[in-house]
Amino acid sequence: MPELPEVETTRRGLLPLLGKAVKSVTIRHATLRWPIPKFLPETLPSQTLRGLSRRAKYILCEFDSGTLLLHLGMSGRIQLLDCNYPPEKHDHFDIEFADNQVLRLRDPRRFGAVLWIDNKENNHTLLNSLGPEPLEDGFNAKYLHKALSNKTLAIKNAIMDGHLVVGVGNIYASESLFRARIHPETAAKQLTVKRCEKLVLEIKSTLHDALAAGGSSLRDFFGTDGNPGYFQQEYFVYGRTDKPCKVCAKPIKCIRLGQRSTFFCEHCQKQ
DNA sequence: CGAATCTCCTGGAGGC
DNA sequence: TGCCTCCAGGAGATTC
Repeated sequence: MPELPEVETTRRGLLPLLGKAVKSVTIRHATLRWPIPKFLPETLPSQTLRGLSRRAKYILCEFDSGTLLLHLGMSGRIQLLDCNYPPEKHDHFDIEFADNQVLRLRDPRRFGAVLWIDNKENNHTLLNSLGPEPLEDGFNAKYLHKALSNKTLAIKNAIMDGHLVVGVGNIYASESLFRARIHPETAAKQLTVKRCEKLVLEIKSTLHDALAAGGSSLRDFFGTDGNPGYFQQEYFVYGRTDKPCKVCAKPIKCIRLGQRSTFFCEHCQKQ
């Protein structure tokens, strides 16, 4: 389940492709979250990859005439392989480069996306209304407190809303709230500036830690051995229902919040 | 407008 | 061993 650190790790793994020209594009299964544009196999060959950036969980591949947007959904994964490496069942999309390396997208559940933004458009509706990046300075206590001031929903749902802040998925939402000692059902508007400060800090450090762990598993992530190489981060609460809290040893609780499993410690986290 | 719910999809786990 | 049911989850679309 790629969250922001996995997406950023994926982006970094693609950097060796910078400056290379596309030889061919193969679409095997076009129906992801949205259809993969049919014209890509026509228009992308001979274009050079000029830039690789990230916004939220989108990877932006800048080519000569536009930008390819990649999203991994929840089961998506990108590998760099030799073009002779045979595609498997859920390998839906390939970009083969002039040096015979292929960027291959695998996505069993097909929640991911491959989209195209023409140079003539200077934005994309998907990117227009996104909140600040969690690791950048724009995401701070003052911003968060103001953004939450009129929200009655649970804080956990609030921080998972990409309009408020991007890149905080279900795992890191529970983890960050535990680290900040905030009960996930706390009404968003009730958080004091002080608690917003703590939450911002813990969201940043949780993501930062995961990113640091991701750097070391880069080779696995892009390996050809089928090992997804996701982080083997030790979680405080995520997936630890009934197991002892690592701080107070009382059992971790699991509830449904916004249709999502939510893990927390009743004793350590207060409303 | 905010908030809650629905939806896409497949693999894996658990029950019988 | 096989079939059924349930669950996981990002985030836009839909409904209230």
